[in-house]
Amino acid sequence: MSNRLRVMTGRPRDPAVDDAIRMAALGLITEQGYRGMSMEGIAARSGVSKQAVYRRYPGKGEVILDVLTAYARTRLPTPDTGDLREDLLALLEATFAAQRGVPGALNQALAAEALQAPAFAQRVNGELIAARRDAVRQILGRARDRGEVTHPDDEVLIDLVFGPMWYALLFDVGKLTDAYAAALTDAVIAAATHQP
Amino acid sequence: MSNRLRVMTGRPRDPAVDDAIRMAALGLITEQGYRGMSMEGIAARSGVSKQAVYRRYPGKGEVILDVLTAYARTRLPTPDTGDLREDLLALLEATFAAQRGVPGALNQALAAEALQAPAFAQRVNGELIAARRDAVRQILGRARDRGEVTHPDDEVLIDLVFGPMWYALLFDVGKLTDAYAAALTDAVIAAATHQP
Amino acid sequence: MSNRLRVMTGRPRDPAVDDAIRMAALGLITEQGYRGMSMEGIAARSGVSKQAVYRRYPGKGEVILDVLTAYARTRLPTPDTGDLREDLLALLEATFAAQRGVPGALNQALAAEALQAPAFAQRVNGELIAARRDAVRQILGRARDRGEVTHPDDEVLIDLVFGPMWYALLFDVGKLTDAYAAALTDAVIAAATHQP
Amino acid sequence: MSNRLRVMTGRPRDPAVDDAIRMAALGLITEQGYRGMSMEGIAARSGVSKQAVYRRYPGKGEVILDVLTAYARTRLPTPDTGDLREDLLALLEATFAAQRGVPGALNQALAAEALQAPAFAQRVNGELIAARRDAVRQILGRARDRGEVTHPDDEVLIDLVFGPMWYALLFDVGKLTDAYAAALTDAVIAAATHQP
DNA sequence: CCTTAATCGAGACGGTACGTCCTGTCTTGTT
DNA sequence: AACAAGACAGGACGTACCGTCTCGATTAAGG
Repeated sequence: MSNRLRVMTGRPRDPAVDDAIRMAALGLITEQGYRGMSMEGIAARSGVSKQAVYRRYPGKGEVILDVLTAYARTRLPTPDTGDLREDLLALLEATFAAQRGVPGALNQALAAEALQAPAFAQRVNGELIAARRDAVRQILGRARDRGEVTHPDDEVLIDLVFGPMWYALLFDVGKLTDAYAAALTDAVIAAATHQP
Repeated sequence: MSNRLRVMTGRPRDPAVDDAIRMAALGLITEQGYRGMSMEGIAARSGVSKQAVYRRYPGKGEVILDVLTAYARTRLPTPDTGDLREDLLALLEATFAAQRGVPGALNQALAAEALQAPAFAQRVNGELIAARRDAVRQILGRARDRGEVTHPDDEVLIDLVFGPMWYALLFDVGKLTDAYAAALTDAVIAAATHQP
Repeated sequence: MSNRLRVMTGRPRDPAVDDAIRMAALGLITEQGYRGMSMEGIAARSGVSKQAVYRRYPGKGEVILDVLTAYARTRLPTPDTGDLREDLLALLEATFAAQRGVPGALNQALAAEALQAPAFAQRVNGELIAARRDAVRQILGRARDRGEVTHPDDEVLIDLVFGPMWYALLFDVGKLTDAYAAALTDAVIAAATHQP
Repeated sequence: MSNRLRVMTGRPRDPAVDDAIRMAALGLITEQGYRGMSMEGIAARSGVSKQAVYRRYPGKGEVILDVLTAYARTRLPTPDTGDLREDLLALLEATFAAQRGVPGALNQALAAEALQAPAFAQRVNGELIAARRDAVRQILGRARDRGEVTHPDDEVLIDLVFGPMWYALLFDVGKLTDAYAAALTDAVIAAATHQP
């Protein structure tokens, strides 16, 4: 039968190439920022051909997205302590701590790319942003079940959680400290519990 | 005093050129987005030489910043109704309404540029962002004088006001409606007035 | 041996591009002169990217040199009639005839470039001028063997042959006729055979 | 009467500006060659406005021509010793000696300019080249009167005198020595006196 | 063993934009 | 008028990436 599922044939992709690309991209972004990260540069730095890069990713955005995903694969804890404040605080502290490091630079690059390609922005929304929002939504959901949350709309509360972070990333202000995480936690809880 | 102001000499700049540049830039951004806005394109569209553009602006970012400033010069009302909710709601509705139009595209372009040049991000912070934050700070200050605000830190509250907006601009979600302005207003007020 | 020839790799250059560049350059020089010949113009006229041009030639001079070389590849006859006068006359008539046509314009462009870049002047000397001088040197050598030439220094005689030609090309005087070739031949022979 | 000769009115030209321009041009050419000599650069180096330069000269070529003329104003001896060889030798030695110095660089610049603007080449021909040729023509004329010259055409002989010099200037070879002047003198005399 | 097919490094290719330099003209206020 | 200063349109420079394309050389799996 010719209608079979296309069987993988030919030379298989070299996983070492995958790694080299990701490492080169990561290096460029962290050292030189989004401006210094070019497909050309990634290929040169990794000793890989441009074709090998384009075979894997349609553009810069996808590279960043992949690197970020690979980088944060094991992370993303959804704390469940039975206390809304504690849960939120843990999540925010972990998230903000990350933004102070490499993932912060990656998120900035991601945003830069998203702003230049609406279609890519949608992809990021679906694959990355949605997952992060889910984490908060679960925390809020459990608190709501316990009767702690009275605010009718989770989405607004989630915006309160992540909005300030992107704001800070955008204009490169170093405000994403633990103290700020605490202050923001309090603000979100106030909004969640004292709704008229 | 030897530190006198540099005396104007030579042929004065042609204001018509200023306008042509701003209009061309505005047109390109609104029609084609940040990607479609190039120094080259601005010069071509405005019928101005590249030199004339570079004489005025060191880069794309400064053009956007100037266009945005010129565009919003007369706006920026700081409502003072004697009621915190009304003041905040008016500001947020006006701000969000703008983001649904041309200034939204300009802000996106501004963000794209800021993400690629930290130094430029600082300039934007000082010249544009600070002014917007001041408007909110005044509203909060008056409410605080009236005893309505108990939250100790204005800055966090201001982050709550603008964070979600940039978040929405970044990933191109069309949530900046009047209803959203109302919901956000309530959330900010809750945080401002119900601090433990 | 480690000094092996660099192995050819990557996509090979497209000979059609080579031709397109040469033809465009030739067209521009003959139609508009050296002033009208720009790297930009060559790329535009040939429908080739600027990179493709710069990949092949570091500057305008090399383009001209290559075009001239390609143009005159098959020419360059070294007449050997057994008679000094006849040999010289044939060479000078052929050479001057060429200067009245396309190679004249090319030589003028070459000179313009050489005058602006001493390093390039040296290259031209080695690759082009030397070959032309060799042709005359052979003619003189044979005549010397026959005892016709008494002048001790070929180089001076060769200068007499080509000097006036460049002089004419420089100031665009149309004196490079067959009659002039004859007169110059006589002068050179007089110098070659009547040395005190 | 309105048909009077236009009377010079307004502020007179500042001779110091004339000098500054010439000195700046001279400096640029000798230090950086024709490539490094721009109208812009002359104005900057002389502390004069571009307008002041363009008021005096329509283009680079005229500046060079003027500088060269001013530089060589007092020179140009036409030796008259009663002996053809001595006259020619004196002229050639003086001329070649000059080409080894600043006038050599100026002549090269002049040639570069002439090659790019045929109209300018004609001017140079009429104002500068013609004068130099006249000097030789006089020497030859006197010798012809004394019966020493049998060659029917002075112009060819003059070409023999100056052709090799331009040839040498073109390709930047340092052959314009006193010895070369002597050799060339002999060659010219041979051509002038042994015509079949 | 030997095709088949996808991979690999290398680098050419048409484009587009960058930011700079120079040309020749013009427009100010000052001398 | 001439002058210093400098704006202006235009054009070319040489470089950097983009995303696509051709090469020859590997590298498996399937016949």
